[in-house]
Amino acid sequence: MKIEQKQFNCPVEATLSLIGGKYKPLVLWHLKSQPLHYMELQRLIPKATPKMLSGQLHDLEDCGMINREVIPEKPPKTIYSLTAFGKSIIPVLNAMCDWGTSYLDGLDIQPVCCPSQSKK
Amino acid sequence: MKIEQKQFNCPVEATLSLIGGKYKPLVLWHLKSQPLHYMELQRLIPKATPKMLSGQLHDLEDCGMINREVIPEKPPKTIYSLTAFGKSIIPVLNAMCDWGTSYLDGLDIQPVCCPSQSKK
DNA sequence: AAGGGTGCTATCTTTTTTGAAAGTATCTAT
DNA sequence: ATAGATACTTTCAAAAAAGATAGCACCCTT
Repeated sequence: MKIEQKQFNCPVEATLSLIGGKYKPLVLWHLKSQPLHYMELQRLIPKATPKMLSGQLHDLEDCGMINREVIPEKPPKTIYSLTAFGKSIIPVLNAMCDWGTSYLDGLDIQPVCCPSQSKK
Repeated sequence: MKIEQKQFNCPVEATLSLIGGKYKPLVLWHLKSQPLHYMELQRLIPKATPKMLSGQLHDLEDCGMINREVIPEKPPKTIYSLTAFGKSIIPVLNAMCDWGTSYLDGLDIQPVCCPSQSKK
């Protein structure tokens, strides 16, 4: 279903409908610092199956948050990067990261990756 | 599954695991300004079925974000309110709301409710 | 020519989430 | 006595999301 046809009771819901997918925040998070190839993302997010990862990448591309560019090398590679629109959501990711970090701190849980990446 | 047993690759995921439910941001959003009765929430969120709404309220109560208090009136009422922990997530909701608002503005979509509630 | 790397897609199954509809218990107003 | 309000729960069904597994097409190296 296209976003234009959805009804939102709250802008928060619109935000979640774009970045609420299981691995989407993680993909955006990794792309925040630099563009990455498909296999690099796959290695950074090993729990995502290829189907899941490519599905999430398609969704993010369809909603204009990431660019997908094929580089015709010997084995052709694909590079994913944030668009300007994708970059615009970084403050939201930072807010979620900050809150999540202090929450996990209180539980004595360390996230597997992303150590305090919200600092600029 | 309890949150303590989950593994997060990113604090953002921890945040989403608590507030990512379909109506949870909306519930928190409504409770941000004042405590509400069950039926008030039901009227504010008509798309949620009773099962869904009470499920989301249970989840939020279980994770310590909202208080549930039964008031023994003639027809007994229940009042829901944010805990201190629940209030701590308001900045995240505000960031999501701000981003969602400008995103929907660009699409010429007006959310059904919550007009610019992120301002204090 | 056989195996490995890249970047996926296709199928099928399972799990999770959501929804629709009805039921329940108590009290009050008509 | 009947109907309505409050605050849910229960049961069954449907839909959506996620996972497992396999396959493919291309090129390169050995």
